[in-house]
Amino acid sequence: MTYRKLTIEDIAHQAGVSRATASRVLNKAPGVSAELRMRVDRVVADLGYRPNAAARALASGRRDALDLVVIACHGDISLFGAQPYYSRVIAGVLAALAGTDTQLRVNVAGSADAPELIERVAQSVTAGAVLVNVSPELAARFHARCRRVVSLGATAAHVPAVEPENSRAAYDAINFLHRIGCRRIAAIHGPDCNTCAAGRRAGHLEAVRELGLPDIAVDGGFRREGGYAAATRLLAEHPDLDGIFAACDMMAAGAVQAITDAGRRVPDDIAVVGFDDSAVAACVSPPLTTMRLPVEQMAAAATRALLEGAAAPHWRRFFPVEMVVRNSTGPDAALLLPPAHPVSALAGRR
Amino acid sequence: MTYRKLTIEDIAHQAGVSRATASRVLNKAPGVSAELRMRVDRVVADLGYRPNAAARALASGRRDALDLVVIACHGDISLFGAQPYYSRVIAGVLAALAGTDTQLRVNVAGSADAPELIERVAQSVTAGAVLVNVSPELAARFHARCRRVVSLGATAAHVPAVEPENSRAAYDAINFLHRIGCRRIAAIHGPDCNTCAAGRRAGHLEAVRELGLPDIAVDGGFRREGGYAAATRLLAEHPDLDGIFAACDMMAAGAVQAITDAGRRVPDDIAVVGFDDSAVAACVSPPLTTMRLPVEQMAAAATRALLEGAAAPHWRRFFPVEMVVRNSTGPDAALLLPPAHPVSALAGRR
DNA sequence: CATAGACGCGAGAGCGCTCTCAACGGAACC
DNA sequence: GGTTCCGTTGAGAGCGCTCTCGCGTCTATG
Repeated sequence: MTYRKLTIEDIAHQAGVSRATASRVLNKAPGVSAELRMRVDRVVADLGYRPNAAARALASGRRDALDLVVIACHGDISLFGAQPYYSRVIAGVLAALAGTDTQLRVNVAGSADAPELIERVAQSVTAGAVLVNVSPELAARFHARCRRVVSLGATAAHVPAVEPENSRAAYDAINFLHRIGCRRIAAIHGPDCNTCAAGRRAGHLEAVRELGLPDIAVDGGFRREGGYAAATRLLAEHPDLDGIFAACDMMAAGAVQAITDAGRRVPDDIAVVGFDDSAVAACVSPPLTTMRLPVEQMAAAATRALLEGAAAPHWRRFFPVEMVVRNSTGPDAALLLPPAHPVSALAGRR
Repeated sequence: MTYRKLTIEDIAHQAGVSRATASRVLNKAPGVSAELRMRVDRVVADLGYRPNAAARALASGRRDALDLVVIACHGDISLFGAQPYYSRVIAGVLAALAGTDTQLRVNVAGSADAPELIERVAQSVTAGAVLVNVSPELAARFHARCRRVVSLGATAAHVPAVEPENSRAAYDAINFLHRIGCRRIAAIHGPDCNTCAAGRRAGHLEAVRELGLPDIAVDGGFRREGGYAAATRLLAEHPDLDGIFAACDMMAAGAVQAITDAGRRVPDDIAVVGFDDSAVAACVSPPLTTMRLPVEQMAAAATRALLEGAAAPHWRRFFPVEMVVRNSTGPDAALLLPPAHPVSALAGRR
C-alpha cells in the first residue's frame, strides 16, 4: 500500500466527479444521484481515504472533538489519578461517543489556568465540553464563551447540567445512620471548590439539623489519606463518635483504616457510609455501605446532550443516588433501608 | 469583551506588521527584531488572541494533540472504567503535557475497530500516540502507519516502548512467596491479549519452573469479580493452596474476598501478592503486598519521548517494579524482602 | 567604493476541505 | 414552443494559518 497523502481531489478525480460532489458524498449531504454516490463511495473504500480533520475543521468551523474539562482544586492535578471517579466519567463519555466519530479530549487544569483553558476550548467547540464539577462561576464563564457546554454536577442556573442528587443522598445517608442507632455522626467532606462536595455537605447539614444532632464535619480532600487523617482527628476530638459519613469511598476507606488502627471496630463501634460506590467500596473490609452514583450514566447523558445539541441554557437532568448497603453499617442494616422516597421533609428537594 | 473572531490578520494589522511576522512571533521563530516581537506580543495579550488550532494544523501539517490509544481486549471497553490503571496512565500523560499546549485525546476501541482507529490517528499524528498495552502486531501496524508512536508495555522489537519489568517482577513475587514458606502457589493472570499480562505470566512460569513448583494459573480478566471467581475455583481444585499471585490489585482484592468467604484466612492460610500498587491495594484488608508499577512515571516518560521526537525505532526505556510489602503476606514478611537484585538466575532478564 | 553576506521583513502561494452560487438538463406546465 | 422549476453538478472563493522566497537595509570584507 502506498501512503501518499490522499486528498479529496484525488477521490474526485478517480471517481470522475468534482471536488464538491465528492465532498457531498463524504458528508452524506443530499442532492447527489445514487450513481455518483456509489462511485465515490467505492473509490473512497478502495483507496482507503480519510478526510483531513484539520482541513475539515477549518473550512466548516466544526470540530470532531468533545472536550472533557476538569478543574483541579487548588491546582492539585494528582487527584485525577487517585480518584476512580474520573476514569468512570471518561468511560461514560466514551460509551456515548462510541459510533460517532467524535473524539474525546481531556483537559485537566488548575483553576489558575482556567482562563486559558476556556479560550482553548472556545476556539474549538462544536461537539462541546463536559465540565466536571467545575465551580458555578467558572462554569458560567465557560458557558458564556463556549456556548455548547454541559456541567456534570450542580452549577449556575443557566448552565445546562446533569446533576446527581447529592444533597438528597447525603441527607438519606445521615438519616440512615441515625436509623440504625447512630447518635454522634460526623461527616468527612470533599474540598469546597468541588460542587459535588458542596451538595453533600448541604444534605448532611440539613439532616443533622432536622435530627437535632451536632454538626461535626471536616475536610478530607477526597483522598484516602485525607479520610484517614480526618477520621483520626474526629476520633480524638469526639471519643463518643458512632457514625461517619464520608463524601467519597476513598475517604471512607481511609476512615475505616483509621478507626481500625485506633482500636475501634467497624461497624460495631462506628458505622461508616461512603459515597460513589466506586471499585474500592467492595474491596474495603468490611465492604462499604455507600451511595451509588451513576457516574457513567451521567457522563454519557451529558455527552449525548452535547452531541444532540440539546443543551439549552436551562436544560437539566437529575440522577438519583441509590444506597447500597454492605457491612460497614452492620449486618442487619439492609433491613433498615430508607423508604423509597420519604416525601415529607424532602418535598421539593433535589 | 467582544467575541468577534480574531485572526492573525487582526493582530498583524493592530501591531502594524505583516501576517508573516505576526506568525513568527506567535511561533517563537527567529528572525524578528525585539521591538516588533514585543509589539506583537502586546497586541496578542491585549486582544486575548489565540491562534486557530485547525488552521495551524492544516497549514503546518503539525498537530497540537497527542493520542492515547487503548485497545480493549475482546472489545470490552468497560475495563477502562473499572481499572485504576488507566486513570493513572492519563494522569501521567497529563503531567508530562502540562505546560506544553498539547492536548490529550483519548481513544478507546475494541480490537475490531483498530484499523479505523489507526487511520484516524495516522492522519493527525504529530505529537504522536501512546499505545497502552497494545498487542505487538497491532503496535507494529500503528508504527508503520503513524510513525510517531510509543508503546506502553512490551511490544514488537522495532516499536519504541516504555516497558515495566513485568516478567522480572512476577518472578520476584513468586520467589518471595516461596521464601516466606509457600509451596503451593497459584497465579491469577490477566487476559492474554494484554502485553503486561503476558509478561507477568512469563515471569511466573519461569519462577515456578526454577523452584520445581507446579504451574497453577487461571485468567481473572483483570477484574475484581474475575479474581474472586478465579480464587474460588483455585481453592476448590487445590485445597492445599498456600499462596496466590494476582497480576493486578483488583483481582487480588477479589481473591482475598474469595478466600475469606471460603473460610480461609489471609495471610495465615494463604498469602496474597497483588500487582500495580493501585489505590485499592491499601484499602483491602489485609492491605496488599504488591508490585509497585510506576504507571504515572512510565506514561510521562512515553509522552516526553513523543514530545521530544526521541522515539527512534528501537528506543526503549525500562522501569523497575518495586515490591511493596504489606500484610497480605504476613506480618513478618517485610523482613524477607528479596535482595536488591538476585544476580544469578536473572542475568539478562528484564 | 564595490561586493558579499547577514538579517529583518512582507508578499503570496498554498494546506485540504466546505459551501455558495451559477449553470445545465430535463420534466412539467401554460 | 416557451417558460418555469427542480434536481444535479461544477467552479471557485474562502477558512486562518504557515512558510518559502525575494527584496531592502545594514554591516563586514577586499
